[in-house]
Order: sequence, then structure tokens, then C-alpha cells
Amino acid sequence: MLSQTTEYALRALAHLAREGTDPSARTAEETILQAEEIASALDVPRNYLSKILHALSREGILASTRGPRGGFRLAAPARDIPLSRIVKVFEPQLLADEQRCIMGRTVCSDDDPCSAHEHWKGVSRSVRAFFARTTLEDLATRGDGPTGGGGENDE
Amino acid sequence: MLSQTTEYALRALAHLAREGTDPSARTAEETILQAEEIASALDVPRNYLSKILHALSREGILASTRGPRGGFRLAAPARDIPLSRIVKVFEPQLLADEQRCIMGRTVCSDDDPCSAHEHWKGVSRSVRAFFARTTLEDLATRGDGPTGGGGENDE
DNA sequence: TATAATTATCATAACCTAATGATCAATACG
DNA sequence: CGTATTGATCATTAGGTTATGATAATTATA
Repeated sequence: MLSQTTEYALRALAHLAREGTDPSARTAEETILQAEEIASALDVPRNYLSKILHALSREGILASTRGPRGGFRLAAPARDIPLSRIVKVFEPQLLADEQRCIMGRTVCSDDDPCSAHEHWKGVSRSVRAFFARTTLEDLATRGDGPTGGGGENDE
Repeated sequence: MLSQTTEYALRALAHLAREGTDPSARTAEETILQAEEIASALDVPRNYLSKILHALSREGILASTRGPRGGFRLAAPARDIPLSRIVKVFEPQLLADEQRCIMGRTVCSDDDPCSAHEHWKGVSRSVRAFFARTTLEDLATRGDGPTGGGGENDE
């Protein structure tokens, strides 16, 4: 559902957020990692990742520093960065409030909807809501615990 | 969220289902349309659509007949064809029960989930549920009216 | 059987995403 | 100032999706 590019971006950012546990940094945003480190940690093509990190810097999600001891760090605390902000950089259309019908905008509209129209809008809304309320911190921290590690149900 | 190919497939099938109103055919499945007719009605590239219709025929969703008076017709009543069957032809991974984490399968798992894990599974489940319970008939008929001729529930 | 209508298939191009490799630009530090 | 380290950028390739045009295969009908 997400492009490779977006997936790499999310993984890289989650990795940066997790490295906040590095004792030499007091907060996640102070943690600096080089593109090379991230690329090899995630096993992702280095130059390709570079371009992605650069795009995230342009958007103000990351801050980059060149030269020795340079690298990338989060520009804000992980809990203040909703996933929607990241996804919007690489696939804006997915979050656009615009998408009307599953068959395409021209086929049916709010004014003259097909029977599935409202249902699809509901699905689309729940996707957007997920990205809006989930933050980088959620990707970086481990889930549940108590009931976890054990029986989980798939459908 | 769906590829161009899938969108064309849905539109073409919905068009076929709607033509069930043709007085010369008693049921939608008896309506036969040529690729050319469909392509120009939907303003979609003709040969490209041909390949899509062919794929749908291979899957038993359409039945095709060659030669004069040939064309395509639904192989079953529109209400018996869930959208999942169509989507599965062109993007099976979207409906796969497999997709674990938004960051990719290798990053986090049911056994060692991130905090967003269950939320994402919920979204993914609602997408699959939509495609499973929505049928071609829903795409072909007009929505609402009085109260829509159908109970409206989102999850 | 000949012909026209129609689907099926093939070959190719255009375009986008993903990936690779090489080089340029900035900068900390000796 | 020089040099090593790092991000930024450019050129190119590979592969997938979308699209176009031409040809083959099938079949109803005159």
C-alpha cells in the first residue's frame, strides 16, 4: 500500500527515533546518524536512501549537517511527528481529502454517488485517520507487552 | 490506492453491470459489449483495456466470445461478484492476509510488534473487509435515494 | 467458402520508480 | 591551509506500469 520509498523513509526515521536510547544523547533529536550507518543498519541502498533523507530535510522533518561528525537528526521529538507528515512527502495523493470514488473521480461523485460511495469514503477516512494520529514514536517503541509476546489473533 | 489497471477493470465491469438495463437482455450477464464500445464509453485506451478484459476472462469473471457479435459479458450476476475477486487479479498483495507492519514485514512482527502494529492491522482489515463485502452491483447502482435501498454501516 | 467482425497476442515506446556509481560542495580538525 | 569526512547532486541503468500500433486467430454470416 505504501511505496518502497515511503517504507524506507519510515524505517529510517523510526531507526533515528529509537537511537534516542543512545546514552550520549539526552533526547532523540540530539542523536545524529550518518546516511551510511542508517543504510547499513536497515540494509537499504545507500545513495537511494541519501535522496530520501535529503527530501525529509527539505521538508523540515530532519536536520542535516555536512562534513565530519555530520549526519541527520530528527528536527522535532518523535512524538510530535505524525506519519501523515512523512507520507505526504512521497505520496500526497494517498492522504488527499479529495479522492471520491474507488473507480476514479470522474465516474461518480458526492452528488451522484454509487452505492459503495459512502463505504469507500469511510475506509479512506480511516486510513487518513491512522496516519494523522500515529506518530514516529509509535513506530519506534515496542507494543503492548502484557498480552504481547503471546497469543495474537489474525482474522 | 489502486493502480490504473485495477481502476479500469472496475469501471469496465461496472459499465457492463449497468448495461443490464438494456431491454434486449433480461439480465446483466446476458448483456454483451465489445471492447471497443467499453473503451470509448469509458475513454480508456482500447488495446490496454483489451488486455485487462482478457485477464478478467481468464479468471472466469468475464466470458468472452470472438468473431462477429462477440464481446464480453459478466460470467455471473453482478451481486455475486465481490470486488475482492477483481482486485486480487491485479494487485494480490493488497488483499494478502500477510502484510504485518507498515514498515515492512522484516521490521516488526506479531511476535515483536511496534506500538502502531495493531492499529495498522485494523486499518488493513477494514480495507480487506470493504473489498470482500462490496459487490459489482454496488458499483453499478446509484446510492442513497431514500435511505439507499440498503442499510449503511461503516466500521 | 469468403469476408468482415471481433478477441487474442506481439512488439515496442513512454514514463515512472528503484537502484547504482561517480563527482561536487561544505566543513571539522589537525 | 590541507585533508578527510560527510551530505548533495548528477548521470545512467534496470524494471515495472501504462500506452500504442500492428498482426494473428476465431467465428458468424452472406
